[in-house]
Amino acid sequence: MPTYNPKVIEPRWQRFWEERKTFRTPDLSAKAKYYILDMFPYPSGAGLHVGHPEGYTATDILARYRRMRGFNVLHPMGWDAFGLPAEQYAIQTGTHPRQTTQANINEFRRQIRMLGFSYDWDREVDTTDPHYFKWTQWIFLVLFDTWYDHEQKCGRPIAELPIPAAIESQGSLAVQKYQDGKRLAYQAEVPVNWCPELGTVLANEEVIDGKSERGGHPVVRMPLRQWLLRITDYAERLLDDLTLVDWPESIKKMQRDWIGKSEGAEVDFALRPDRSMADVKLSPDLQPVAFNKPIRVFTTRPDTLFGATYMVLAPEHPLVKTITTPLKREEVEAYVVQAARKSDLERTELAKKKTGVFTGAYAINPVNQEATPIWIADYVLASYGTGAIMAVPAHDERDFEFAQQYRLPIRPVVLPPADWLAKSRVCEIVQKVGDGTYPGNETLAEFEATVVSQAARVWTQAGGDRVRITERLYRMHCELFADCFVEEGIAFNSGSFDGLTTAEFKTKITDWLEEKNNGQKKINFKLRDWLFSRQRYWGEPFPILHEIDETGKPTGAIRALSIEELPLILPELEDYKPSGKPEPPLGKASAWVRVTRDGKRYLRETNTMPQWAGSCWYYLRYLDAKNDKTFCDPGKEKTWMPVDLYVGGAEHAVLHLLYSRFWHKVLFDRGYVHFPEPFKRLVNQGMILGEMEYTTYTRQGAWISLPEVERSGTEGLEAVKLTEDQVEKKGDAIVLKENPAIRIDARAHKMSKARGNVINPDHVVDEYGADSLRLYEMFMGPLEATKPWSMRGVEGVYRFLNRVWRLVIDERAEEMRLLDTIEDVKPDRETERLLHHTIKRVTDDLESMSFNTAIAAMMEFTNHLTRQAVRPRSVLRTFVLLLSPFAPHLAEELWRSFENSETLAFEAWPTYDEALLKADQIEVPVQINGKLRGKLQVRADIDPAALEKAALADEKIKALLEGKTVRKVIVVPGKLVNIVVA
RNA sequence: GCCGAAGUGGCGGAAUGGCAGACGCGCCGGACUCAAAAUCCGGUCCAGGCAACUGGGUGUGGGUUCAAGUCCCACCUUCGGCACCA
Repeated sequence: MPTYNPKVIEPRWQRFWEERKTFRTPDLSAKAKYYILDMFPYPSGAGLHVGHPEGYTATDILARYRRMRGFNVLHPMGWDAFGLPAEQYAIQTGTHPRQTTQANINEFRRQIRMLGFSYDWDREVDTTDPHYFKWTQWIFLVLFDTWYDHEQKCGRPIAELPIPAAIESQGSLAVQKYQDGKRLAYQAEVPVNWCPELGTVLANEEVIDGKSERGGHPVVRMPLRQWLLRITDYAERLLDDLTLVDWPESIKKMQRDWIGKSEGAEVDFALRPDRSMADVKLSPDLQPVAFNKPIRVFTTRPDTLFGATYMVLAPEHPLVKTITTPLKREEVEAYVVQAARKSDLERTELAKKKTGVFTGAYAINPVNQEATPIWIADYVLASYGTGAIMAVPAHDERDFEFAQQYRLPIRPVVLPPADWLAKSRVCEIVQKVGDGTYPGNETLAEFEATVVSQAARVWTQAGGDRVRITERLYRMHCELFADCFVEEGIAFNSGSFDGLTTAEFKTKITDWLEEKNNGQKKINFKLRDWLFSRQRYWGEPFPILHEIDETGKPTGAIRALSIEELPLILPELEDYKPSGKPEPPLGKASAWVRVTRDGKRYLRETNTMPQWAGSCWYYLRYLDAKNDKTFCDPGKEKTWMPVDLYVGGAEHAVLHLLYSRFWHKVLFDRGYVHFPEPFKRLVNQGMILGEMEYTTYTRQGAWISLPEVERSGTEGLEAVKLTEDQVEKKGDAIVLKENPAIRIDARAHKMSKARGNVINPDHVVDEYGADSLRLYEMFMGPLEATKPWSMRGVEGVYRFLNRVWRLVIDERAEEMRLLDTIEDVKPDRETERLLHHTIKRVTDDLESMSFNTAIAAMMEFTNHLTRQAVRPRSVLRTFVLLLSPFAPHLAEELWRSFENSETLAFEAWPTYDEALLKADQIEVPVQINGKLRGKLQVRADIDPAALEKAALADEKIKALLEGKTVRKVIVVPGKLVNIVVA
């Protein structure tokens, strides 16, 4: 019985494609190129997850579709295989990460192949393969060999870096150090979260309350020598070139925000020497301070300089120690220590209330020579700008909050526009006072009383105009306004600058500062240089040597390996256990670490690269995956780049995509790639959640309704899972059927092992086949949306595929053969019209990546065909081609049953005839005042005048129009008639 | 707190400003069967009515328009991202 059996036909076609290399992509082709790329997976031990095939299916459908449209399609797959889990497994079991990784890759490859994707497997890459990471190391050397020329806005070879004469004269070591300081890959001491217990450095988000997220071990912040990449040099271009790519606006915005460009000025505040000097004299143990060194602040609002009432330094600011007066020393030091103990997260997220300490020192505001008290507070970050700010509490939320906390003066210098003033609570009170509707004094709060009495004083001066009264109150008592005004306005209290708009003021004051040598224009970025080294084993080793002297001490000189020495392969280790010291495990490979070159002794760099490294450039290696001479042949690069469509999860919106773009730009500057951006178009697939879950809670067997659970938490409650038919919808709440007073929680959750709601693709394929899995993943909803899984939905598309099968194949026959109802006849008018309509819908939907509606269109057409007694062969042939990108195994099987060709993969995509799309007769709705009142059967080509006449002549409409005046008739040809009556 | 996306039947979701709910799931009824499964046919937004039909309906409240799920304003909820960046 030739029933639809995916278990038989799917492996058969997969074998066919593999053996014939159906999807091998030629590098040379007369066809137009199309590079369609998936974000390659990290092959975890858990195996494929149904989230992976979502994007892979979408790209595969498009790849197959493009091939049929005559494109030379590049569609590759590979493995992002370095990573921590394999290493942790090695620590526990002693199994080499390579083994674990290989096993995981094999499993992932098996699972991906079982889904019938049309990848060119000859191009497979694996980031842990020395043939691959040789070139990752090589790109690192390119970064190492590049400095950024800010004048030409271009990365250039280090040999072209101009060396100042003063350096030159100090000899070659000085020159080398100067160059090292300019390279895109450089070393620096940076504070990291070190967890001795786990023997590793942790990312900020892995540290909670100063303890490791896993295990709760103490974490210390300590400076460590690290490799960094100077991505900040490229900040401006990473920002600007976003205009060159077709990405979702939301992702572009996230990247822009991450880069965080802000324009403003740096301003120097001189220290006031007087009182502190006196203090210094009083305590002989203290060294006198260099008071000629000013405090430099960064501000985006130099126009508010006259409103600066205090200054704040970050606790880590280098001047804190020197400026603090002896009287304040103890308090300040305690605060600094306390701040240092807090992790970055604690300092931001948890610190709702601002804290700070006065240093006792004052600085001089350059615009008005006012003495300004200097505080330290951890709401100012050492890592941004200059680590110091001028505080303008009247026009900055944070300063406003801090000033209120410590009762510091608030001086307004920017007058808000009238509408802002009019919306304020103060204006409301003024209004009431004016209207005489304000209640008696006894009910007034202190603030209201102040407003009322102050308003009275300026009432006549302002001519009774309420907004002007409010304005006067703002000038005198801006602290009465609950909201701090942070937008642009007109300057006042600002000496000769009064009356200027914010924009004018900024330009003028910046010029003035520059003239007086007190500051200059400055652009700052939030983006930090990229911390590129990890103290791990399972990563790419750095191709770098550190020179040591006779005593074994580093001289500070570093040397890059030559390309002939690449790849630098990881040494074998006995054990991968952490040493308890912040030293990378590679340090244990003593024979590997010690190297002699040209009579000099070196130690190898023992840090390894982060997981991002391999994924930063894999899309280039696919173009020339087996080349041992270069990372990618320039001709091939020119042929294929940029990537036409890149599909992957939104979790990579910032880091991966930003890092890749950065590397690509460096390669571009150095002439290795021809286009400044790697990914022309980007689409993010949404997350797939687990099946819908209905949960209620009980306490000692008694149901607890959801609102109560939300109020008091789940402490002491027992969660009970319910089935779909135990619950029902009541209003907009889901309640328990047996007790509708109990509201329950109904939602789909993220799939996770812990929750036990993970769907395994193997099981789905085993039960329904790969075509059903593919089709269901696409039918669930829009690609970009987050959507819950439903096994019943899989069954639905499985039934559809069965229906398609039975449309063609005679299930009652002994052999595979076509149904007798399939004949070589011309389709009837309606079938032909529907076929062309379906071709149009599927084609349009593929172009817009609306896979769900394309499938719906094919289902509709199938439903039509099922009802037909005779099925023209030509129609089925075309339909199978339409279906083939979605359900390729089934389509190939059916294709073979009525065509001689071996595969349909390169058949021409069906086209439609516009003329055949139109029906002869159409139904046109007739509305009266926008309400549907009747329907008209008319010829499709009816002209508007005739349509209007027909509508007015309709019996039903005529009856409804009885005694009414027709004001207007709107006729939308072929669409509707709307009669407007009085 | 800020930014972004989204709120449509019992569920997933469709609808260039023009008939809301395509398609699928589920459910109800029927055919086939000794029976069941599978399959096929019909029905299925809500309320009223035997029915033809009538009224209401796209998170809430306003507005624009001959016409609003769609456009504008305000708000509510959910999800995702960011987190004192001066």
